[in-house]
Amino acid sequence: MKFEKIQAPKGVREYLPPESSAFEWVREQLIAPAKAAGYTLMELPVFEDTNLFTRGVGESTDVVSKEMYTFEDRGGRSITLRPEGTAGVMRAVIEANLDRGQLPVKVWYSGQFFRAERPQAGRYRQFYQVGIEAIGVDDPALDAEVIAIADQGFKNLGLKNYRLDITSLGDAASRAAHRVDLMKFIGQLDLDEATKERASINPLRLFDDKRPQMQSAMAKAPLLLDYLSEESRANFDRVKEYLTVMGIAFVVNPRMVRGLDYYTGTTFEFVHSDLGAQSGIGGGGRYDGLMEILGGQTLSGIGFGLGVDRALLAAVAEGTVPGEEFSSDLFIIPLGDEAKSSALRMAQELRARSIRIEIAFGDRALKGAMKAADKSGARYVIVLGDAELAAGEVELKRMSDGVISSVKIEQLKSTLIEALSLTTLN
RNA sequence: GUGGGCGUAGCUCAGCUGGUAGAGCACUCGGUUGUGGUCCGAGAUGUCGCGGGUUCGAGCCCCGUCGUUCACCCCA
Repeated sequence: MKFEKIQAPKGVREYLPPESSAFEWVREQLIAPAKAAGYTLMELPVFEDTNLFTRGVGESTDVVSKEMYTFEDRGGRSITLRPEGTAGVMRAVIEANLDRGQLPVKVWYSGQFFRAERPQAGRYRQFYQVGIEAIGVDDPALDAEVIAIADQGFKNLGLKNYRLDITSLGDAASRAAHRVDLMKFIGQLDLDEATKERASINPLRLFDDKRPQMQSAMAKAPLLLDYLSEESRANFDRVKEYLTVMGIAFVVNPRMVRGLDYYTGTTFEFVHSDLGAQSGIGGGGRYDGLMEILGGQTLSGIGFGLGVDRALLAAVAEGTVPGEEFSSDLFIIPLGDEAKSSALRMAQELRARSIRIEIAFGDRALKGAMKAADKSGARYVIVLGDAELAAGEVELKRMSDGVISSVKIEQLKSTLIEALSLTTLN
């Protein structure tokens, strides 16, 4: 009887050994600056009420209109696998009344997100992001700090070939004024139906079209940045000033468009140059109306999401991923059942002292077991057989140079602790 | 959703104008009665993605299908 193999669903990216350690490293580096800045963990569900996204992210967005994994649960409720992180954070903050305390609420999150798109380099149906949100304070200094935290994450990875684009979407009045002129401009263009449709939903989207004819058509389009109210402009100037003070390089990109509807004011995006078509490694911005739309207070917020998968691709492209570091301190090769029992007991005792132990399993030939010990990168090896158990003494082999020394079993722990701390000091 | 490339051993791939499958690495065992890395020897492993067609004969050609990959739309 031969069963068919089952494959992973289309478009998922898995991280298996040895690459998984690099993934873990990237995720830790990306989020470390947020932890250092006082952000605390929020662990959220990966599925939510569908309305959270249609209302929060916006029905006009591609994400909501054609990329959501939506299904009905057994109680007939419409459920959606989260396509982004901010809406879920807002929902939880409102639900738990976290916004009634000290502001800003500062949280970070990490996990997988889902979009039903056609996969390609750097774009997967399940992808990983780390992100932060700072809710309840509208201050350009906070905007600058949030951007700085994201930037520091990429710097932690050793990345150099990336650029930070920033712009401001201004306040509602600024956007309204600009929209009138932009619509007028777009009305003069000769557009295909699909593009006209997109323009009517959100004219700003046309700035993001990669097709060359569209790029040149939009070259003379009125820019939102030129329509900012005095207050918005002053606010944006402060953000730029603070970034400069922090030594963070940025480019003002008035044509930058974000894909989600809730953004207002300061928005930003990190773009890496070695990744092919999907080059955005992170982005975010301020969202003034989101909390209210989701039934909460009228509070502003700002946050970002960083793509862990893409950041890893970038780190690999730039060659900054550190080598595998794990190696056990002691590798025990037991010969026979009685020896296995002793090996397990020794391992138990030594691990309690944070000594890293691996055991050779499976009754393989000694040569093979030694080979496995070598591959594992173990610093020391002992062979445990009847002779050793009878004598109460083992031969401790130092793998770096092959030197063997006799050690009484009862002294193994202290001997190892001493030997390991000495090598660490070297 | 649209378009192009690619599916051969665990991995990376080779396979001439069609003649019934190979390399390197990895793996196992041995050279060393119980001590790794180098070296030497031996060995195991494939429905050539799947289905159909053309042919005396298909890994190679044709059609379909699935998977994968890159790009478009869009995005992390």
